[in-house]
Amino acid sequence: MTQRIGLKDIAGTLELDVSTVSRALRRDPRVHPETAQAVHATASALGYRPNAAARALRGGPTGRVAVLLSPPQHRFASPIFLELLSTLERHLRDSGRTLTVFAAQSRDEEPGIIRDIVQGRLADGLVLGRTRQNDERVRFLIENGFPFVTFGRTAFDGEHPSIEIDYAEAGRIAVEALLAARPDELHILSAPEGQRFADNYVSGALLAATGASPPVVIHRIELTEELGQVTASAIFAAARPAKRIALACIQDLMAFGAYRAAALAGRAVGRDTSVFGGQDFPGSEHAAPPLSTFSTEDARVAGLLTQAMLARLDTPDAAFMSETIKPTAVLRGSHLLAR
Amino acid sequence: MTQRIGLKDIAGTLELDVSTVSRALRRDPRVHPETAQAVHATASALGYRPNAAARALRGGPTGRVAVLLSPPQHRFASPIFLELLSTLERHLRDSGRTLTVFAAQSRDEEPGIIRDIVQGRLADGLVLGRTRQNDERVRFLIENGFPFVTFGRTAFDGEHPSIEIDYAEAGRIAVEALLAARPDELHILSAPEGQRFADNYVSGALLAATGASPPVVIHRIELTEELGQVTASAIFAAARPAKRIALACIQDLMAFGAYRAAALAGRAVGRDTSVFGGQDFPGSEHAAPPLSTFSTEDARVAGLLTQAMLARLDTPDAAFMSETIKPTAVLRGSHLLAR
DNA sequence: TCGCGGAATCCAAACGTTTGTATTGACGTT
DNA sequence: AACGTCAATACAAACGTTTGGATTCCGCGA
Repeated sequence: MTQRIGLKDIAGTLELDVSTVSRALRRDPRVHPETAQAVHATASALGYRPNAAARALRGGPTGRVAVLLSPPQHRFASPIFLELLSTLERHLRDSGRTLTVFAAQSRDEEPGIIRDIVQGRLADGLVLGRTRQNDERVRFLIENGFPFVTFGRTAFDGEHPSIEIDYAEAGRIAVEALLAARPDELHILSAPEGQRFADNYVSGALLAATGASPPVVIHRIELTEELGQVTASAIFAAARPAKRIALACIQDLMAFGAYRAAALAGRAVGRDTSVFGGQDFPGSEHAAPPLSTFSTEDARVAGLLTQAMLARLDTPDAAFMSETIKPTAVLRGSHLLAR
Repeated sequence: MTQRIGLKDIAGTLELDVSTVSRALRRDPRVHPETAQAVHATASALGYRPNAAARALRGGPTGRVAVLLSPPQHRFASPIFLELLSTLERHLRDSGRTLTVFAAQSRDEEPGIIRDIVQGRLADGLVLGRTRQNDERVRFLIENGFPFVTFGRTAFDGEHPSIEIDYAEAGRIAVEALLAARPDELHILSAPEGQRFADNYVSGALLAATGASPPVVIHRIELTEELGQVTASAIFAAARPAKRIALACIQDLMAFGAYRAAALAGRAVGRDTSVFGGQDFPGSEHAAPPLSTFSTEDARVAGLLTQAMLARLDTPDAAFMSETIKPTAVLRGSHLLAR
């Protein structure tokens, strides 16, 4: 069993005091360059790794960065999250830090978890998704001066770094594509109200639908295949069979549900029903018909979030990073209707 | 700024010593039942949360459990991993612990990361995926007496808990379904050699293919859509167009690649080409034709892994948990050939 | 009346860092 | 030669918890 090396061991071999060693390692100008040099040498020779617990206790950084997974992000495998976790972890490890994951099971749980993280010093920083316009979580973090980065903007923009996918643009892309086929009804299936990305999707979609458009209906549902199916079924049941129905789904999973509902209702996507998805899941290209969707460059988004978090931690005085990524249309055919 | 509550605060209001409070909270029989009662009351009234750093420093457990994501698990969103992370996190939090994620970027990185975890006391336990028969990582962990659970058995079975998906059964399911349509060639697309699940898949597939069978070819490739496509393209190019080709893919992503290759090669899945996938990705049901695959009850697997890890940590003397989950066939049509 | 056992509680040290302050010693100034 | 300055380092306290051992106080038996 290899013994753990501490400051004491370095100090022992060099006949110095731990405090000197500590300062040397943190590049305190008060230690003689030569001494510092020696300390660094023996530290790496002995394989010294700072004790995170002791640091945290003392009030220093914990060397940990937290990611809070919001429900139902964890119920399905949205392609971006493992990408984010992986990218973030790699860079954290490069800077001697560690990645901690928290997964709220419901929205109610989140404030408690965040309080624990902040007050319990469970991490030095936090990556927060699913923002709301007036996000209490964000307010709390700002009030407590806790470093964090959001995935999605908030009303507190300018007071924290954020990376956002332009969901208004996504809504526009979907609706424009769908309207080109001249449907009789347009339905927008978005996530529950209050969530920034979902609200933006709706407003972008509505904006694109203004003017000489068919009637538009907004549906706010959780992001699951199941609910996509249920909702689409209700839509189909309420319409005359001859009606040409267009569905703008904020996410491919929902669109898959709509596919299933269409099959059950004797409808056919591409003929009397058109569907637009979102996020470009792995199977969407091969769906029947191939699912039109938008794509969001997961790797780039993950990279930006990571960069924003590290910048926030390493150079606290720097300006807050803030980027918006535009989704790109992936037109595959499911947005079309037979003439 | 809410102040953090510590033992001191409880001790203060009750006019007790912190040590008594500490013992009371840990249900030490030495404290008077009445006192203990009062301590618990004020503790929850004040919202006391133990300081993990202090505990860890004291030499106790770190309160952290690590998950090591092996490449390329993180390059695509295999549905099971977020499920695992989420389930694990919930139970860890219930027991006052925290989840730490490590993501190796390549297999070479793994031993170093594991060494850090073990020797740096970065966690109390580890969940390890992608086992090999004679896994050096597992050997190292056993030698160092570090608690861990594997996803997939090893040659050291009996010396550590493990949860396994029966990939031999999965291979059997795929090949049996494919052979029923009497293809002229059978190809097995599995992950690189050495990985337990991939080897099991191949052996199960081969076993099911013994006897009056068409020629069988094994392909060992990484689990990506890209490589599935490349491999399938090569297979198609090498065969006469009239040949009826069956592809057993260990995972749906690969199968998607095969779909694409078939389209490019002027073949049609369900006519002259049959495909079987694995893991039942969200879009597979809606593929054209619907992808036959096997399904693995992600939630149950995640639950068992979690349970095994917690058992290992909380009751170190208990027998090691060891479970095998059988995949179930999901026959949707892509495994068929036109007569 | 004294001492003893035991229950309940308190005291103090320890974990590995960080950091404010004290100490040392060399050097330059007067 | 005495003194102040400054660089370099040492000392010690603190973070919140756990735990071995000391202390207090009670009732009881001798």
